[in-house]
Amino acid sequence: MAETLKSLDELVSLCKRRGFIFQSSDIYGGLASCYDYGPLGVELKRNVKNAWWKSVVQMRDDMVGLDCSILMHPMVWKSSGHVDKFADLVAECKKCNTRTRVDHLQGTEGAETTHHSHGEEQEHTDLSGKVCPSCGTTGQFTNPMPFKLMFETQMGANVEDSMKVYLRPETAQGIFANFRNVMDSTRIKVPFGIAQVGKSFRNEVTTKAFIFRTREFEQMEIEFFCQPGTDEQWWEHWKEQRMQWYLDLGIRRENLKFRPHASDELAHYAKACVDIEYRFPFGQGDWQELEGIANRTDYDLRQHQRGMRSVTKWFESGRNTEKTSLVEEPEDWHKGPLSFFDDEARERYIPYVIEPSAGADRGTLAFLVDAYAEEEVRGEKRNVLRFHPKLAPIKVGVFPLVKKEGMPERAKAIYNDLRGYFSCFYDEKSAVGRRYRRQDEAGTPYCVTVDGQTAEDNTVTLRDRDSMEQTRVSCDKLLGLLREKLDM
RNA sequence: GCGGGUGUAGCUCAGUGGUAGAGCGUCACGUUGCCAACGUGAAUGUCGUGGGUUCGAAUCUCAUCACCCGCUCCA
Repeated sequence: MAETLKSLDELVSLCKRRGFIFQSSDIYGGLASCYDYGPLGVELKRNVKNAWWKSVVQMRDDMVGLDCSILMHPMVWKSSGHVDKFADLVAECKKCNTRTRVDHLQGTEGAETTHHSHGEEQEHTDLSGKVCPSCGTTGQFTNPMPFKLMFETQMGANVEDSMKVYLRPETAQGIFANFRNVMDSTRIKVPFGIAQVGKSFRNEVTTKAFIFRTREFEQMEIEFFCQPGTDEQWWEHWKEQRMQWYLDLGIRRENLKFRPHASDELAHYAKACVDIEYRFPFGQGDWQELEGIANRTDYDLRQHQRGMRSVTKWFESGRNTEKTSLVEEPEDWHKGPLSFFDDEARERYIPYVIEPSAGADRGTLAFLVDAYAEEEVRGEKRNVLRFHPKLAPIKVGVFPLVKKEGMPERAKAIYNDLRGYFSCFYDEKSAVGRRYRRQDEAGTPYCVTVDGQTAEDNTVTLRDRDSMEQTRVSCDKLLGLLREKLDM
């Protein structure tokens, strides 16, 4: 009987052995939390991203795509709240060496809360009355130290002129910053959404479990703009759509679930949020987030309207983003530059935003984990990755049964024909059974084998990865049949 | 960041102070006629990295890096 994955180690080993995923900078001993996608991995991950794009952009009338730069104007991150919220102060308890965010510490006397402000004076906050949530000791803290969750770099080669900029911690803000541009250039109308795939960077406190939580990661994000009041129904719509996407690509239903966020868990901008979780085989079979679907309300667009009007202040502060504060929102904010005039409703408003935000690396890992199976065939162990054909790095393996009697030539001709339509792999080395098993471990759904009979009647065998059954197929019908089976 | 564990060939691992090994995989040749076949041969090691102890270190020791498990953290 087929067995699924018990620990991540087996998968990590397979990923390295077969060229899916390598540790970054491996020859230098590795760099924490960074991973590289090898020849098979890059195909798999690209297939995941392409399947997402097809589902949310290509097949929909109400979606368009975008690809923003990773570096943006620093004020983008002031407006979004990341400059403040992503620079928390942390203090370490000298007793138990546990680090805790200063604004999470509770005092013994009174509940005087430390407010978010990030001047140097913060670092001398009196923590003598605070209690360590870990060991209960009072007042044994180090001085608060800033914990920068955004990656910083500088723009400009000349030190004098260079400016501090951030690597984006989410792709979402690039979408909000381009809301106007997309509206003005596409004739699209609310309700509509913008999709983007791209790298983001966060200095996570702890990284975790292979490519699950890394500091450099790739997101697949949608910001869907809708009329206030319709947001809840669109949130439901995307919940269902996104769950169905994972199911359609072959993830087992019992390994997927929704997890609604409790109200005290919601981000400052969110009205509602639900995670799509997958049961990963790390921890104790832990459920972990693949994607979050949040109702961001009109928070972001309103904040950017404030930010747009604060640029002069920023310049006057000497381009010091942390010391710039946003101007107040005017009375008529709903008519601002990022508002939308709804012809049908005859009103102007700031759209509400539903954000389905998925991790491309997490998704790829989930597809790998869910596809993994070990089974016994004739007393031998068979490792197979049962990828959905759309995700399989290689769609078709093409072999000559043996390396003689013109079989390699015929097989190569078929290979050269098929590779124009989908990624194929030609192999003539060692016994054919071994070649089948090699393709099983790469997750290749079909293998085509040229044999002695091919020369007589122009037929080949088509072997199915999952059933291991073979059928004879005429070469003339091969391409059509494969396109049908692979749905490509 | 804390505690525990691990690090030796591409992978899995043996080797506990004295000449670096096995299985699998890879490659070549032969054989082979549909599911990890067989024979012969071959290649592949900064023993994670750097210091120390020692006549001699994969082995002892210190530091460091990376990974795993558990805390902690996770707008």
